[in-house]
Amino acid sequence: MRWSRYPINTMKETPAEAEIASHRLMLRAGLIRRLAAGIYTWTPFGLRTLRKVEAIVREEMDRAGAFELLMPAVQPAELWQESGRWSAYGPELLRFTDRGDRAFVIGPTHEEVITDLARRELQSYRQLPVNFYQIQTKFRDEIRPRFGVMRGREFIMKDAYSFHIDEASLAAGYAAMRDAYTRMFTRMGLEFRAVRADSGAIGGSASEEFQVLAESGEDAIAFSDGDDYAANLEMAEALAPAGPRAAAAATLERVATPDVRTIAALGAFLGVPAARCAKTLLVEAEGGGVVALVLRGDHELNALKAQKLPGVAAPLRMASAEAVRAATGAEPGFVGPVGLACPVIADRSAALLADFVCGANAVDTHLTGVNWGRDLPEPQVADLRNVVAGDPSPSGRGRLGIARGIEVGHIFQLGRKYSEAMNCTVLDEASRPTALYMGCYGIGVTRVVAAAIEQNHDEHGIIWPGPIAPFQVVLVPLNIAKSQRVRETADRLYDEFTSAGLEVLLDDRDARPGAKFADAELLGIPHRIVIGDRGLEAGRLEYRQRRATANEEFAADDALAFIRSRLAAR
RNA sequence: CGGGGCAUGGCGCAGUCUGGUAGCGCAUCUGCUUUGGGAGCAGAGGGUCGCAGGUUCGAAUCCUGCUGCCCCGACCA
Repeated sequence: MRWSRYPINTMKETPAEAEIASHRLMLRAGLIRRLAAGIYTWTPFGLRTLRKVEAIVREEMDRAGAFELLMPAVQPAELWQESGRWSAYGPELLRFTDRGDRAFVIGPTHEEVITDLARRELQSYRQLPVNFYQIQTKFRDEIRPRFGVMRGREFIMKDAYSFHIDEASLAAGYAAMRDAYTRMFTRMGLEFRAVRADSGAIGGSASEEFQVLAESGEDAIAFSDGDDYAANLEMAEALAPAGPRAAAAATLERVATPDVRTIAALGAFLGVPAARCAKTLLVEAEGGGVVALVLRGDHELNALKAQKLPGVAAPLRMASAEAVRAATGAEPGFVGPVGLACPVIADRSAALLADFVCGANAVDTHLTGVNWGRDLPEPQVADLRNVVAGDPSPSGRGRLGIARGIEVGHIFQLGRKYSEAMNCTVLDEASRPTALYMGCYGIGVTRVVAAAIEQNHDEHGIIWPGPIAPFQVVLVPLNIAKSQRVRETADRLYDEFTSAGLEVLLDDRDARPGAKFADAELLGIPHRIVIGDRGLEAGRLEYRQRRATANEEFAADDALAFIRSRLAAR
């Protein structure tokens, strides 16, 4: 591609709305342009990378034996009413009516449509297992779209749905998709982890997220340094500290703590570390009333774990200030587990505290030297907290570290939720109708592009991993207007490389060297060759890998062989 | 949903408080010079100042309404 004829506009200045690196760079390098909130045009340049991601996804899905199809973006409301999600999905589902006042949605996902197709097309267990996928535009009316295509409203997703006669077959199909995903993201040159996840609103049992590791990621993930255990932070189990509880040594005392309402203030006021304090959170109980959750002062409540406990209302809601007063007789800030009438559930770590500090259920008062079993009943014990870095891994090997990630893929074993709701059955070997087991497998294709940039950039611009780079090589001839020799060499290399099947961008603009270098770095093309009179005097050209900090010289006559060796190197 | 903020040329902004008919940088176009890290000079084009009302001799500026967009928050013991 000749730059002078290519419709690409780079920006020196950053549009005000862009907060994170990938969004900024995608705008500056001209990959995307905003049309409305969370809705973007992909320019020819940006589309090159998007298509590469799609191609890798397509190849690996095909290799795994899945069949590509294409479903409608617009779906009739009846299907959503049938599955129950018409009422369950909420305002993220964009609904509208046609001229005949019939209700439709723009699909945020396609379980209903594929299940409808499957119940019509699949009649026999002999047709199973089968996996259908599509690469298609979705729409989710996000409350707060942000970060460009990272969290857009309209986006491209690869979604796949598999159908099985039994759970064993589903597990095998799920494992095949897990392998396919691992191959895809590896081929794209991304650093990622497959992490255990909550299957959430979609339902079903087993579920893993594929997270591209990046500092700016929205999700926290916990991973072991001893094996390949990785889990979404909210899913990672916090084990009990090793060893028994220390024996009670202190006596119970009431201390005045005027206006000391937080763990931080309490620790400072009494000179006690947060890990020796117990914080007591009152949450709403199932069917009214409250439940007290007790955590160590240095730990955070995990809402997901808490709301799964019997007796605790789901979704988790903190008790109102009035409810706190009613249950404890004290203001929020002075709540403790001693003498409470409501159920008390302690985190595993909190249950091992001895001689601890907690609220006294009286304003401006705390208790010190508190001990379970002596000063109050032994509590019900549960895993209630988020893991922290350094915790032992639930896998039993190694310790946990916390990293941030961007969710680019999610695979689920759905089970029979949709097939039962929508009567999707086949005849089994005994000629009996049986509901199918389903798996679903998504990849945010547009988000992958943003995540790749988020993980691979520097202060100058994008650094594309080779397999998804829009071009492999950028040729930068200098002083093109004056130097015929430079011009001819550049044209020769361009023709030679292009004929050899390389994707080459030739910067044939009559621009100054600084501008060309800056643009080449902004665009992030992995391999750069500079053609200048200075080097050509000696028959030499300059090469620089986008991540490198120094130039490498090579003979102009061996250009093709040279660049091939560098392309093969990574 | 709650709170805050912003809408002025393609992009980034000033001008609004204190009303007088719109300006700066980048980008774009023309010419000359320049060519190894975002060039210089000279010139040019491009804006019904988000929309609708109102006040006024006069509104980007003041008032009212609307729309769009951005940011923050949704664990406190």
